[in-house]
Amino acid sequence: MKKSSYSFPKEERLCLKKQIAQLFEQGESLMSYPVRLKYLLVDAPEGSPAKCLFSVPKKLFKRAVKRNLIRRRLREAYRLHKAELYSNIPEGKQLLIAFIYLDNKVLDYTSGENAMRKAFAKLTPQIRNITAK
RNA sequence: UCAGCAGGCCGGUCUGUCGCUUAUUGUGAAAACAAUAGGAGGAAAGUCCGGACAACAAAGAGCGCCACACUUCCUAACGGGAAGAUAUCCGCGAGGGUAUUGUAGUGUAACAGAAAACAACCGUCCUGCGUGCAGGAUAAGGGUGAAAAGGUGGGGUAAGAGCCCACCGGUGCUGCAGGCGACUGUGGCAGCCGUACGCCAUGUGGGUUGCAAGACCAUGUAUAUCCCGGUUUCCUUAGGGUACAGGACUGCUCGUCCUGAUGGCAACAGCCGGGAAGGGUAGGUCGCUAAAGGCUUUGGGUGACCAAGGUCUCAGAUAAAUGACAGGCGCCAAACUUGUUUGGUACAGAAUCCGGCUUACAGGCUUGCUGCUUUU
RNA sequence: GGCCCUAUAGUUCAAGGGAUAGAACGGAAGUUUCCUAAACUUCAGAUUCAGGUUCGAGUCCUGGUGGGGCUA
Repeated sequence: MKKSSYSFPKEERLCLKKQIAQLFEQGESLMSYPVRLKYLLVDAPEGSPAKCLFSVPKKLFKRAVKRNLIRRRLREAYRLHKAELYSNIPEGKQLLIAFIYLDNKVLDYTSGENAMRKAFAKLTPQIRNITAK
């Protein structure tokens, strides 16, 4: 890593419309309360090991302030803990992840952090399975 | 002091760690890295009005549709704002809400009630006789209703009535005074006068769509569809007028223009050019933020606002940054140990940009004014 | 982001500003039957919310809330 492992530049974010459509059509799901994950492993010789996006449905929170707050907290939790995920992703592959918030209450940072740890713990064996095939 | 009315303003702050984004500078071939500076609001919201800007459309006339409607002013513009006018309702009051074009025409007013506007059910009075009915006169009195035919007093009459008179209220015309004006005050004349809501009429304004507008670059499939023109082959008289249909202006009508088929009549294939429709792409750059800009001083105006001078540059993201965590301070509430603990700290997040309106909002500051009751 | 539409019983729809907001299906109770179905009788159940206009709003006007659509 050229930069500090806690940075979160644009190339680690999922922002191409094509890739998002691919992720939601072909990706697999995983629950880790209060978020739901959607993930897909694709071939990518260059670039960052993972790309992710965070989503809070408008149906749960009508006000944009609350949606922004949750999305920012989730992003911080991902940014500070992504190193433990990156070590498990093999060379030449790229992981696309979408985090979708499910609760209808605004939860604090620590519960988001716990959810993130739990999600990574669940995700690593799944990645091994896929790569083994 | 307390309660209240009208207006204006603010709406947390500091430190540390790790991040995001824009600009500039430096290093570097580039990717990138480093430093410095900036990085949500009074409503950024609802998308309700008005503009700027952009694309498309546009010979014109009439009608329709939508919005607005007292006066003077402000403004780029407005359905917004300021200062007023009149009427009415609420409040003790400071004040607040609503309405306002119309001497034309026309409609409706459930139930109840005699009657909802060319009004006789009861009543009152007159006449007739068969003495309780018929014919008339009459809006003074009467239960109903949201609303009942100007009000009070006098004259008058068979009984009554703007039938007549005086005063008052209102309407129309008009003289004088004040005001830029709506209008106000006051005098004269006239006709004697209901209320509410519509339709309708009059005047003014409105082309449509919206930055996902639009411009450029990149990526990229197929000439498989349709039309027109030219040319080659084959077939075939050619050109014009009239009516019909469709389309555009346009929501409708007229009108204008264009096209089509019919008017005796076309067909097939290849190539070239143009157009339509369809398919594909979903990346980037511009638009994009220096503006009807902010702050401030002076002057003008009752005010909205305007003029002149000075000074400043103040978000530009694009699956979308402006943050997360920890601690301190401030503010509010409760508890008691009276200076500690515990809890809370609003509404809410730019998406092309401005001017308004509306709605949400913990708490606080400030200017002017009011007070029936209450305290000093 | 921009531009629009809409809201009536549990569901699908009605209702010229004027009695208690109507109909169908569904629900509940009863009659009939040995029991069920069918049939018949009865009942319950609604104008998205807050203001305003009006004597009187489901309807007219204003604002909020919810639901839905279109747009490269």
